Amino acid sequence: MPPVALIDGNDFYVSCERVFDRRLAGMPVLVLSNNDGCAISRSAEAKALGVGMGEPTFRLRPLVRRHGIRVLSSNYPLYGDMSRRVNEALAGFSPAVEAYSIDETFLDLAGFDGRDLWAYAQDLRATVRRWTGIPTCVGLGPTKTLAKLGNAVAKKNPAFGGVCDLTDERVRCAVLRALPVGDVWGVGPATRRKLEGVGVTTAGGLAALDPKHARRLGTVVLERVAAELRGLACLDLDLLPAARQGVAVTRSFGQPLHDLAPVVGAVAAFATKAGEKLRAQGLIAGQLTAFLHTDRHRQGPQHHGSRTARLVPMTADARDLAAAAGRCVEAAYRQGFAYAKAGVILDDLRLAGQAPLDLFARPRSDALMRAVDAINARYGRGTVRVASMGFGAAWSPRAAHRSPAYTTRLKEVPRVRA
DNA sequence: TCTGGGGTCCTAGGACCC
DNA sequence: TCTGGGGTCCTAGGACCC
Repeated sequence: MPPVALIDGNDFYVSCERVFDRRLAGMPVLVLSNNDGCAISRSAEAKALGVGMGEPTFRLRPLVRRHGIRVLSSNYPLYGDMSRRVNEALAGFSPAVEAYSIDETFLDLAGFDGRDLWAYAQDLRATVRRWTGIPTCVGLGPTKTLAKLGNAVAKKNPAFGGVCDLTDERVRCAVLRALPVGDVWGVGPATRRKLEGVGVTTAGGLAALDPKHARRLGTVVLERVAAELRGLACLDLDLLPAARQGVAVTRSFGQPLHDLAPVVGAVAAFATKAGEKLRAQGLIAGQLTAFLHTDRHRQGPQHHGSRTARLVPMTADARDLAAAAGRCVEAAYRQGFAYAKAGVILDDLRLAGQAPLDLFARPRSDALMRAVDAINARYGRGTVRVASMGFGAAWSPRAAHRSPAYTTRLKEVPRVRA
């Protein structure tokens, strides 16, 4: 099997922030989720203080105060742009690259078998660090699952020096024996419980499991995971990003909403945003789902409502999407609940030129939306908007600690004094 | 007495991922 | 006061067809 590498940015969001704010170096730092709800990226110093992944912000408050932890709202334009730069640096190391997530990239190292993989991986880490300022770890293995696992080991255990090579079978066996089965890529809490129920508690145990047994316990997915752990590649590198299947815009509200009107305003805004994503990729949608629900963490009556509508003809027009989302959410809404979150999901996507023809419906001209997108790109999102969005923002999320758009907005580019 | 069987398509829901 | 958001894949089961 030709080796595969997985490169992963350490504490990626925190590292992005540190590149542009030197005061964060060596400090405990947290990046919060949307709505400042919980911790989603933690520096090593913050982890050492006991900050858990996904821990709610309100519970962290005493710890933050006691230790002077720096807290930041998430800044996705910055992280997306840094991710692009990391992948630019990696492109020089292999012609076959899969950008798997915002902070992880797989590299195909076919034809590199004779080389010193460890030295190559260290060179790669140094280059990414020099070009972007982002620290990384590298996992190497004969399959994606093993590369992923090597990466996790390298990250958890500093003795590896940032690179863990599982192409060697003896090293692999030792590592798998020591690793809890729940740490394997593709084994979530539900599958972990099932595996533990039949006495499989380590990655090595899963690798040794009979394929039929694995399939019965999980699905074909678990069977593949077990095969990959044995070094048998079942997952190819996806060199071209797959066509998108759906677009979703969902948000928790900054405060609970009881009345219908602000909820309609919120989903109109979400539908508008979803339409922008669609148009940016030249797509149209054939189906829209809008949902709303109460806060499951709180006492009191709970309600989860959702409606789906066909979009005929298929569309990416903000007016059509906002109208359909409004109708769906009006039908799903019930009086007397404190709604905490809503969302709009678009499915059945096609390229705009490939819509099925409809004998009776005349598709909208897209000139208006092009003009709206151009105005909003120049003067800011929401300069031109669908009226049902309104101008209040009872639902707008919290983001109290947002850093500047250092790399994507001219006004916010950092200044360097000579 | 006995009441087919195989195939496709669609959807909802579960599980997992970052 | 206060617990994210955006995806993918798989399966079961129903509807429908001949």
